[in-house]
Amino acid sequence: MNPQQTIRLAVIDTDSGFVTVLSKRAEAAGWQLRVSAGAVPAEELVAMKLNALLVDPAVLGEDGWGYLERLCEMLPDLGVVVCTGRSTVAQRVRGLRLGVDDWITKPCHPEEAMARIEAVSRRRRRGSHGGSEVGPVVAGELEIRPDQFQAFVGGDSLDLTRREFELLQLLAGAKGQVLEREAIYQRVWGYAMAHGDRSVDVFIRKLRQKLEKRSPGWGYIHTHFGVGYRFDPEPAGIVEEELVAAPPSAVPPTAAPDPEPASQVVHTSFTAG
Amino acid sequence: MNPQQTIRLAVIDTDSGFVTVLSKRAEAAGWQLRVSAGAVPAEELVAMKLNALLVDPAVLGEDGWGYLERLCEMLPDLGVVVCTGRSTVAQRVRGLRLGVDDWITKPCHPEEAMARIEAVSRRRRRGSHGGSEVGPVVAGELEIRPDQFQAFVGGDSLDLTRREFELLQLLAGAKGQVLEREAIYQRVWGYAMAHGDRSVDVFIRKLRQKLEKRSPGWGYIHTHFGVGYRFDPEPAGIVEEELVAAPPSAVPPTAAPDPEPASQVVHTSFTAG
DNA sequence: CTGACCTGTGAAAATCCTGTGAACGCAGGG
DNA sequence: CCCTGCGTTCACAGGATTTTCACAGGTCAG
Repeated sequence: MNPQQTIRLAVIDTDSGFVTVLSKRAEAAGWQLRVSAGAVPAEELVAMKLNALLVDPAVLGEDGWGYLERLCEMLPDLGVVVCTGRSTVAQRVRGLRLGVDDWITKPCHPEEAMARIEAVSRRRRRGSHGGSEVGPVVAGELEIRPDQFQAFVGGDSLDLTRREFELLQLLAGAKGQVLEREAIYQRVWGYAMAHGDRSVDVFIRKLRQKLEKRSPGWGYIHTHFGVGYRFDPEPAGIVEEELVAAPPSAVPPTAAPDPEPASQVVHTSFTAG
Repeated sequence: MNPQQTIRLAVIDTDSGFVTVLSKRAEAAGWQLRVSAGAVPAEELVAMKLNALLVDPAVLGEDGWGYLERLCEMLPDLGVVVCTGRSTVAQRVRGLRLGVDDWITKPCHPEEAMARIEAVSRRRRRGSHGGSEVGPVVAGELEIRPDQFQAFVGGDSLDLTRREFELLQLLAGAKGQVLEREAIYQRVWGYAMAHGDRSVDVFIRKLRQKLEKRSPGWGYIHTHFGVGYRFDPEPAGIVEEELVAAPPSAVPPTAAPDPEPASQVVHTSFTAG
């Protein structure tokens, strides 16, 4: 039932025989891949928007461990599979604890390598941005159109830039939930937020400005001090009565994701497990 | 501040030697685990709220594949690791494509098995973005919502700050248990408490104030002189029965951390122990 | 009953966090 | 090559939150 979304894989290895065979199969399977013979700067990998990385640490040189560690920390959503020759239990354990997701030993059947890469990539597409069949979402006076990468109020565009739109979409898709900055950054920018980065705040401000401009009298984005932000459209005027009384539906067990009437957010279910 | 959430693992295997060694190490690492010698009904696994499952398909009998497939489909958030004797590439590929996350071959070093289990659990957590799948917790009149970083009483927010919320969450999560200051500080602040630090006391006071304000007539946080604090919702009215009868016994026994799963108010009987 | 310890309080002092305005660097278009 | 739009980084100001203190009131062992 999972139409196995196309996988974007990077391979860092010099074993031409293995790489050739694997490439052939991967391409036949519709994967997009890029092969490199040596360590690739993390930023470059970020830009590639990969699902997975297959790497032989033997070609990483001296600071292979450090490289892997930085990579895993920076791209928590990247599936990392190590595929190398002989290795000790200690090395494998170290790698796995560093953040590597799977460790296979050569020689290995390319089909198995692919299956393992699929396995580590599979995880990621459960809860998050399936991109998927999102129809227009309405929130307050706002209409978010994923197909146009734009939001409107009464037909007027907010003139959001790409990042602004992605941020808004993310927030709106989690309506009512408080999202932490790190989580927001991770999902919108695609990699881990550096300590002290204020980008999220700045974009929130831009969003608020544009929202206020087209839809004055409404509050959309709420700040949760020390935590992050929450999207919840509220017509202004309310003094401070039940500001926080509405969002939480009093339903105890399985929180109803949509207390709001006119909303058909298609957000994936994140109800209690 | 997510160092390493404790892992809840189920093992389905009959290889007593392997299981024994693994159990010992896992317990030493603070994992919670349950061992079974045969297939366990999926519903039961669901109820265990596992992070991961280690299984040898050899003990599953005829419909092993079907069992695994149903399991993976039913619990997409569960990390599944197969650990078995000889296997063909085709079998491994089939398993991995079915939904298994990792496949190791016996004999294997228990440390590596653990590292791989950690790896799949880690990925698991990431996949369900933001984690916090934890449903709201109810205690007394109180409703604690991890997804909002906030607690409510009848829909009204307590306006807890982040620290206050974390403290409350910790206490409520250990309902009935007396927690020492050092332990509380360590877990909420993330590092060791300096000698003479009164922060915990101060935050307990703030919590009590906010709790009293929204839920008067209830006692939630109890002081244990010379020890620490204990969370236990109690409707007022009780005079002074056995309020402080527990101190000597309550600390060490970790016997039944959660006697009541979905209980609301359970006029506790903590002294019995 | 008394002294040594603990815990509850209130408030000041120290920190941390977020909102903002503006400068910078980059890349694409004219 | 210059201009313009966009994303990133800084520094600062105003608040909110945490820590720290000094005291008062309670508790426990002798």
